[in-house]
Amino acid sequence: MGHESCISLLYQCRNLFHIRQVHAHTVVNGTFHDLVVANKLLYTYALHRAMDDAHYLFDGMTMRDPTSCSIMVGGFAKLGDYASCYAMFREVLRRGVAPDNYTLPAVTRTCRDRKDVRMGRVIHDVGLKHGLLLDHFVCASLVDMYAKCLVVEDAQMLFDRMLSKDLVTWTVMIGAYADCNAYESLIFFDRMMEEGVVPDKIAMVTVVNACAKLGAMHRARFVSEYISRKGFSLDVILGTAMIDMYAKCGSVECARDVFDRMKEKNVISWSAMIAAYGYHGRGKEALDLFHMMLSCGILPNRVTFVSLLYACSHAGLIEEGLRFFDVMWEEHAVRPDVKHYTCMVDLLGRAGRLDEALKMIETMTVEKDERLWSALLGACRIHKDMKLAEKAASSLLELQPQNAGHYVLLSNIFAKAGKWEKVAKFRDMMTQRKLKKVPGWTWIEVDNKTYQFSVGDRTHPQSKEIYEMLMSVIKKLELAGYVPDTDFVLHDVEEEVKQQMLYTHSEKLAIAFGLIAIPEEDPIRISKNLRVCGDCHTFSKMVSAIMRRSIIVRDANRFHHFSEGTCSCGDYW
DNA sequence: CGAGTCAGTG
Repeated sequence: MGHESCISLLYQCRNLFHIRQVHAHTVVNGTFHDLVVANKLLYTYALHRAMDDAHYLFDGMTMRDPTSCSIMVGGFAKLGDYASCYAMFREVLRRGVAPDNYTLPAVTRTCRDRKDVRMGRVIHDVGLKHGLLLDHFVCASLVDMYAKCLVVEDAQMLFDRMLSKDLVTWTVMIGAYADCNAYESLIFFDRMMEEGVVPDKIAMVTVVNACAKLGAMHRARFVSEYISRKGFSLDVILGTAMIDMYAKCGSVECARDVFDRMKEKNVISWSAMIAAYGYHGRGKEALDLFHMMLSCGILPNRVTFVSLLYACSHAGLIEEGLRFFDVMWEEHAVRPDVKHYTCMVDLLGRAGRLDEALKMIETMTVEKDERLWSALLGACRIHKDMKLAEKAASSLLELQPQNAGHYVLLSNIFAKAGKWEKVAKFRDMMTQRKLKKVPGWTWIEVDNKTYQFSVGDRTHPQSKEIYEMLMSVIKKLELAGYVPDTDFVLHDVEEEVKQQMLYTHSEKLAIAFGLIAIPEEDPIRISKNLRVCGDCHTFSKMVSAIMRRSIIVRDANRFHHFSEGTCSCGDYW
């Protein structure tokens, strides 16, 4: 049996037993000492995830080349055996075997999976020393590693230096920006198209994801149009991504349309649609869909129940939520985790059943996180329970002392109750800990362009008209009884100045611009990076009534549909 | 003899 026949036998191996048989053969007839044969054996073991066998073989090999090492490193990486992967790589370096353009991507993969940017930089360095950074795959894998570790600047730097940028690497970059700056991500997509790189389905899924993150409806429509024009089939992954995109761009109807058109749906698709109904405040539809899902024989998982309980809580379906919480473990074998408890605290809290919410927190056995305490705090804010709020606050700040948003929320809550000494305390803590309020931004799309506003913004070319419109709207609102709620302004300034700042919150500016620039029959769609402030919420409700406009706001947590003076969130958010 | 990119929650 020569090399060729050994290798062709290895191609035909269907299970571990076969490989071991061929292995034994090669030992008997001596072809085992042929590096090509040995490597193919190694590779076949790795392919069948039999890294123990591979390791045994590797240890017994009299000769090894960089390929043998790459197969080992890559095999452990794919198996998720991080320690062995790193150990093997270190051994390669120690023995003086020069890593090649296949070894580095193999170990970089592990750095990516573990988000181990420190080791990633070591690999980067090794690549530099061995002159491997010019290799396309080495570079591409490092870009991917930096991207997944959220070190976008470094990913970008390497990407810029790549001689040829292929579709996969463009996709990695688009995906990286989707996670940290969705706006930039779509600009990347545009650049890719301009350079004549034709996207495939995976690239489109990534772009769809970026649209979802940005919440930009005109981009969503453009991207869907492109997808259907190019004839991409609506498979589970693309379809699910599109459900999410439309829902997060503010249209549950479009999301549902995609959902209905999908031939194959899995638990992720169903959960995405249930979640969509949830954050749009359409609890009943979420429940209906859940029951339809069960009758289709799809098994709900943890995420499904988070989405479902969240839907109940945002629609005020208290009893239904409590029942689902009970049956999720008893009937569906899904054990409640901290996210489910958070939904329940939110649900009970909304109903004013703060004692039960607290009891649930006290008796739960899973580890508590900051979101759980935030949910309790939110309930305290609505029902003005300052005693419980202090308890929630101390747990919250213990868990996340560096999160500026918590201090702002706490100051707002205590300001609302007139507890000024507490407000001062939280503000002092913020200053002491050198924490800065995250600046609030609001986006609005007009004529396929995105405009961004910050508080008191005057950078918009039509700034003058926007402020005139805002002032005239405020006058109308005041005649109808609108009183600005200055408790939401956390600044040490005179009442009049406070009011001025409140009047120019980014959200109000965006709405004013929407009133000027968006046709009356269309809704005004805006997105925010923070939660809606109480005064802007009141303002939006009144504008929807007095100006007879529908306003759809996506905030950091959920959607608010303002129409005829009411909001879909029922004033609880 | 071997390599990289995609979907749902809080």
